Amino acid sequence: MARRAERRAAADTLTLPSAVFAPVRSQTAFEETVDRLGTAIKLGLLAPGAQLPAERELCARLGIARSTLRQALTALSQSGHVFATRGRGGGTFVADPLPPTDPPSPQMLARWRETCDQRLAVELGVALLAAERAEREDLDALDEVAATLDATLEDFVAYRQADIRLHVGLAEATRSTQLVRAMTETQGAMTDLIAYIAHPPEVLASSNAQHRRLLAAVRERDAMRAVRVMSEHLQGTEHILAGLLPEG
Amino acid sequence: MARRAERRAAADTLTLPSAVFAPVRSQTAFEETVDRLGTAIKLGLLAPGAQLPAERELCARLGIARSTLRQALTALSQSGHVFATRGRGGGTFVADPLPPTDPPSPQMLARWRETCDQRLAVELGVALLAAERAEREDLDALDEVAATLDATLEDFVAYRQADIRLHVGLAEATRSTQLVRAMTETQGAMTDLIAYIAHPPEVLASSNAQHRRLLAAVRERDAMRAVRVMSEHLQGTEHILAGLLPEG
DNA sequence: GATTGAAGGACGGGCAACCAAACCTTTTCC
DNA sequence: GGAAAAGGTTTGGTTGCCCGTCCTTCAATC
Repeated sequence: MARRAERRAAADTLTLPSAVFAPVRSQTAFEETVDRLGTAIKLGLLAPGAQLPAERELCARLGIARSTLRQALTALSQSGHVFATRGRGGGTFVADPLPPTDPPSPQMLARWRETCDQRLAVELGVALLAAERAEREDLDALDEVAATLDATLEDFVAYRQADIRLHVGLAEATRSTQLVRAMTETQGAMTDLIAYIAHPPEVLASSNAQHRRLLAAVRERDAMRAVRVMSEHLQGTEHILAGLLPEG
Repeated sequence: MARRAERRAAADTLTLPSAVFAPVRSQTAFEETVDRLGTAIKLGLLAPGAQLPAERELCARLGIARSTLRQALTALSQSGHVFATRGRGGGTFVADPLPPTDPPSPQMLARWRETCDQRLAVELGVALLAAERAEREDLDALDEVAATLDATLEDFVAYRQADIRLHVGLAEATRSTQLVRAMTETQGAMTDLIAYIAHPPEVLASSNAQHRRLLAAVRERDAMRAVRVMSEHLQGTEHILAGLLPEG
């Protein structure tokens, strides 16, 4: 039939991005909860020893049933990230010390470049928007974090934790909850990647110098300079990874 | 007990991003499929009259059961976006003409700034990475799209469709499937926002001039210039929206 | 020292989403 | 006229998730 041929022809007028038919795999509420809480703990956003909200309150905030939340907490407790005490005045607490982080999985390593690309986008957007919207109080707090960073050049674990606070803090300064969430997500992924890489104090010092230049540019509301400094900052880590990891 | 007090104190050493305890709502596979296919159709990535892969193949590609896919196709068929013909040589086809797009929902309009922020991040990342990685063939194809744009200044619907092809095409040039997906997603959201806004030919002409400057910067591998041009390009639409929509 | 209240812990019923595997119907092509 | 290829239908089972209820523990309080 003629109409059939017409239709088939119309299909070929465009090249279709393969992403349209890519697998659709939705995480379960349980998985997402473990991921969110676990990442927050690993990133130090939930400090060791900190108390989580009560189960009955937390499940309401997360919008899930208590049994689902308990599944997640059980998983986190079995992996040693949290522990619970019963009775009045009890609760669920972040473990102290934290369990050793497990090495990055092969598929994580295989997709490291995608992770960096994702991070690049988030950080560039944050840099530009922070330059437009950050309040003075935000920046003052971030300056203090930068000072902390200079004081922890010898201790990579502590440095990395403050580093995360700085980047997440800058995202918060954009007043975009979506960007904050994206930032914590990518920082979690990045932490997995760089945990096992040596970072000599000199490298950390120059990295923090970039932080300071970044904050200065944001303070002066020079968006493009902030973006440029940020991109240089990220390329540092990316080059290190490119040298150590297989092509991805 | 003393240890209890210690623990509680430890909880307050950091300000916790509220995003950590934000609701976790996972879309169902059905919803996500409708969204993906529907967006691809609305954006013109699946051209009117185009044939979708056979159900048995498509559900395999999407990683879902056939019954779930059929739910989604039924929804899209009821909304008039696709239609199906039976028998050998039959199949599921994108409707032609497409049904009229429905006006943006109130909550969509309320979150327009978050949408723009998201888009900003994606587009800046794409601009920078495209400048690093785009091949000459990619750019030649995109130049042709820009020519199409110049030829459709009088017809906003056609212009917008080519506009999407340009932005998505640039994302494809980064070789990051994640960024392509993020780009189609945000373009879908943006389309809902700007569909009902008048775009005089002069505005479209200057917008496409920015496209050309962007492509030129990418071709010369001048990443920062590409980022700057892109940010100016986006601020154009953002200012228009800011003038027409309530504060968000 | 008894009481109480706030916390974690455990169980079962029920619903909705999803999957798997068939089988049916229509249409075209050989 | 039959084989093949497509959408359409049915059935049954599994899992994730929610909701409600009750139990257990134990610091705080009286």
